Amino acid sequence: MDAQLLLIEDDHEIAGEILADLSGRGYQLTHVASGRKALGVALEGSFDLLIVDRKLPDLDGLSIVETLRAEGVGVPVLFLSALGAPDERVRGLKAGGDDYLAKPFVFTELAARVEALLRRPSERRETKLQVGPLELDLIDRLARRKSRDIELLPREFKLLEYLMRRPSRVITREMLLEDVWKYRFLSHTNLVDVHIGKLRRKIDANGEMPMIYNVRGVGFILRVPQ
Amino acid sequence: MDAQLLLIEDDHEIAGEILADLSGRGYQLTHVASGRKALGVALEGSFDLLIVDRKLPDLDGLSIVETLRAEGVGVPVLFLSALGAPDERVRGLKAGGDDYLAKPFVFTELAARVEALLRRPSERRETKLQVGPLELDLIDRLARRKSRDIELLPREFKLLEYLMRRPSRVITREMLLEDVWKYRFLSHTNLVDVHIGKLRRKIDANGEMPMIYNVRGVGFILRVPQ
DNA sequence: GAGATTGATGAAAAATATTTCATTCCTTGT
DNA sequence: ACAAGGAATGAAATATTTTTCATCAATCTC
Repeated sequence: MDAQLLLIEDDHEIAGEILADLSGRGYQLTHVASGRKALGVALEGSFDLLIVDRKLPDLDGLSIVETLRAEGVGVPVLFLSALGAPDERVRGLKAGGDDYLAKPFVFTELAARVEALLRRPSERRETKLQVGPLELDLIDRLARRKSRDIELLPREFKLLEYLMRRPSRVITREMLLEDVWKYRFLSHTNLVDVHIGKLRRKIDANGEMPMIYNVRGVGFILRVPQ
Repeated sequence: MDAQLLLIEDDHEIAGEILADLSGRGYQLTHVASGRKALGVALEGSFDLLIVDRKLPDLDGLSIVETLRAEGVGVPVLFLSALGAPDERVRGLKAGGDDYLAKPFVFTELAARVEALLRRPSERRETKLQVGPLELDLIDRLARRKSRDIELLPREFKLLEYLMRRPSRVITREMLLEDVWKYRFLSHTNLVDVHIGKLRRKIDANGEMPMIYNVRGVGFILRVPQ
């Protein structure tokens, strides 16, 4: 099993109980109590499921998930909330949540929900990546920007996939050569630059905002324009 | 939109309300009041979502879904129930349900759940094809026969995908040239034969049973060996 | 069973895709 | 403003994939 869960919950008593119960069931838990910190942790690490309290002292749980979704993070989210009103649930689902559990709850129910949400990704593997206006269709093997289809050569596709799985992060040429090209010994080459150039010409048509930025002396970064 | 929903609910008053509300939101509804009948209808038709009452006069909602799942029917299921106890929800999810809504509920919540569940299938597009011992991983772009990974060139991949989507059916060279190669005018060529040959050498290793058969004068057929 | 037709296959030719290289264009620091 | 180093790019060289072609093997017809 050993799935990675991120618990975002400010109430330390409840957090402690959840941690104890789910750890006991074999999950790897990380706990963050502040909304802002959570966003960073969620963007950095690679979690299989987020358990998010709706009400947090600084950044609201809803906003966290909306932000993550906008960044292209598709990890399943289970909201926890003392607000049990139907309308609240609807808001949670609309914000990009996958499930909603009202407090108080019994642990068997939490565990069942967690199990159900974790089961999904393997059944329903992601077939699409999204970063802002840019989509990558993993099955049709093409990119799409605002309904404009973009055909990619194999290497361009792999390169873009790599970048889109790590949006808003600086990616060095070395990382790309090792991971996309599988080069074990890094020779002096501008392979990456050439392909980044080709990609740019394809994904930023005519007057569109560029999405791949250079970080001088370091590498490249794929971000939503602005 | 025009998604096909099957409502399995014995209480005609509630059923009428749901029918009215969801039809108004643009869904195509079919309603069945008996559990046994529901099973038949669900197995026959092709629905995008089942809304199932937990408590039915004859066959229980839980049993219906368990039976469907056992039959390999993977359609999303939303349980409705007057039984709101957490433990009941857990039972519903364990039986293969995807969501659980306690009665009474407001229609906006029902609609949001329906929308969320319907959104999934498009996200969860099929990522794997299988014909007997042969698997085609649409995302990793490789075939697998009994855990042996088989790398395919782009054209080979498209050709095998086409065949695997039409197993046990005779496929003519003309169909392949038109659909896989997108040739509008069919010239005299043995392109198909060459690529069938390459595929065969890859998918039938050493002593394995061949899976691609020639139908003299007609074309080819992909079948499970024996 | 001989001749004709259809299918299989190795290797050459053609088309595509990837990589290298030389040059030009920017950015940054002095 | 200038020099130096990093980044972008067009075009040539290389490698890979696809297609064609020639030949051989298998199957069917009479």
